[in-house]
Amino acid sequence: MENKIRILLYEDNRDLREGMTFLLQATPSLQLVGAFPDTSNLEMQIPGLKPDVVLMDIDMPGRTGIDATPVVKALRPETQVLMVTVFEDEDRIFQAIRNGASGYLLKRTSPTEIIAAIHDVYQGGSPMTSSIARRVLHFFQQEQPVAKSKDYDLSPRELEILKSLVKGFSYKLIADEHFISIDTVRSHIRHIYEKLQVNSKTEAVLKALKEKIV
Amino acid sequence: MENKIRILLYEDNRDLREGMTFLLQATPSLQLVGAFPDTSNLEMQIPGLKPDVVLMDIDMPGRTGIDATPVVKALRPETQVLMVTVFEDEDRIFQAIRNGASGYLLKRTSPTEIIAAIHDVYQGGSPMTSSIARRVLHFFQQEQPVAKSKDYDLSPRELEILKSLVKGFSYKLIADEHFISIDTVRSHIRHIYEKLQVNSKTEAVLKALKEKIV
DNA sequence: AAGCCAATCACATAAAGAGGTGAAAAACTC
DNA sequence: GAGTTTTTCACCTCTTTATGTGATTGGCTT
Repeated sequence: MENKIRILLYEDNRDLREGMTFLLQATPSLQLVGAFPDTSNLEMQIPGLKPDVVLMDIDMPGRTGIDATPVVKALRPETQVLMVTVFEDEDRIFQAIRNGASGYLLKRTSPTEIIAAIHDVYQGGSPMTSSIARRVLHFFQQEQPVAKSKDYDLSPRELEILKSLVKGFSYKLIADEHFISIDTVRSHIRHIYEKLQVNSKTEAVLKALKEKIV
Repeated sequence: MENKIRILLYEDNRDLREGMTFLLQATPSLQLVGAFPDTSNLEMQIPGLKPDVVLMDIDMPGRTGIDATPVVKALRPETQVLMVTVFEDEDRIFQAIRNGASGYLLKRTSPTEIIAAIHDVYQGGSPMTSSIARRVLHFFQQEQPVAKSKDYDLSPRELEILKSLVKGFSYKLIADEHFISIDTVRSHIRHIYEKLQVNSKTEAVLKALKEKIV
């Protein structure tokens, strides 16, 4: 392997940072290009050091790893961010992922596994422990059982009009959009209201959104 | 270990089913309680066989593994469903997870890993390959970068009024709700419209929802 | 063929909402 | 303590929406 994976490390705990530094430097396939206790110079370091993989702690003084992650992805989208942290709560996991992290390891992960995870994330995987994965899946499953949204029996045309309502259009705009008269729009909307059991535009829009009719 | 993990297998391909059957029976910590080529008798088998873990193929004649999964979870929520399949597309992965699957393995996974995954899922983990995990993360990341929602600088009172708008209330109702006159409501709403740069109730509500201002 | 429903349009009235202008008391800021 | 913002209210005008009633056309069903 001629090209080493370029690693950048952010970790505020000195012992951990030095331990990781040692581990990474001892691995021939990796090249540690920097190790810092905070992300205050992130905007310089990412473009300058061009890391392939950033190991990011979450709890750091100043900007947290959660907040730093989207900045990394904005500065250099091809850089993979691997969270390495002690936090196992769904909230932080979720935020990190939403912000662009590609993997999530716990600090108690063994050195061997950390090295493996780095290769993994570099090759397009998303390493995470199966307990983290379970928490991630949890998010999807939390969302309402999706049940089949009640069928309000809207006609195709009515559905189109409803979609336009949800775009925030006025009657006039909807009429123009569909090349029909305002009175026709009114007529459709009357029927929609009856079927949805509402009596204002806002209620119809809210119901359409909440029940995913559109 | 006195209690073996009870396994139920659904797999339409005969060779694969028999191969898996052999593998599972050869593992002392597991007890195979059934192996079927389709899910037509799912409603009888789940309550009858009380599996701890169901290995579920996706592509089966009749009801697919995707459709069978929520039925399993409904019949016996404590049963863990592990998808074992050849499909790696985000759509199927997503559907399986939404329907309650707790893990997702590819058929090319080694026997050792499959056995490990069964124990893993039984103990509350969510085994999946890191490439599957990457696809799962992808869903989260597709959603808008969340950035910090723009600050429209609404005053506390304006925010309350906006919340009422989002409940679908009329001016009159909002006035009653907050013990203020309709004219005051109008006044607040005018300011809200200015700040949000909209000019109708529906637009305000949509913007509030979309940008998570409320 | 008769009947039903979807889609179109019209006219009319009443209620709700949008926009202009002004203003006063209270709270907050500098 | 002077100036700004927030919250409250009023009145007036115009537009948009909501609702009633009715009617025509074309497609689908029985």
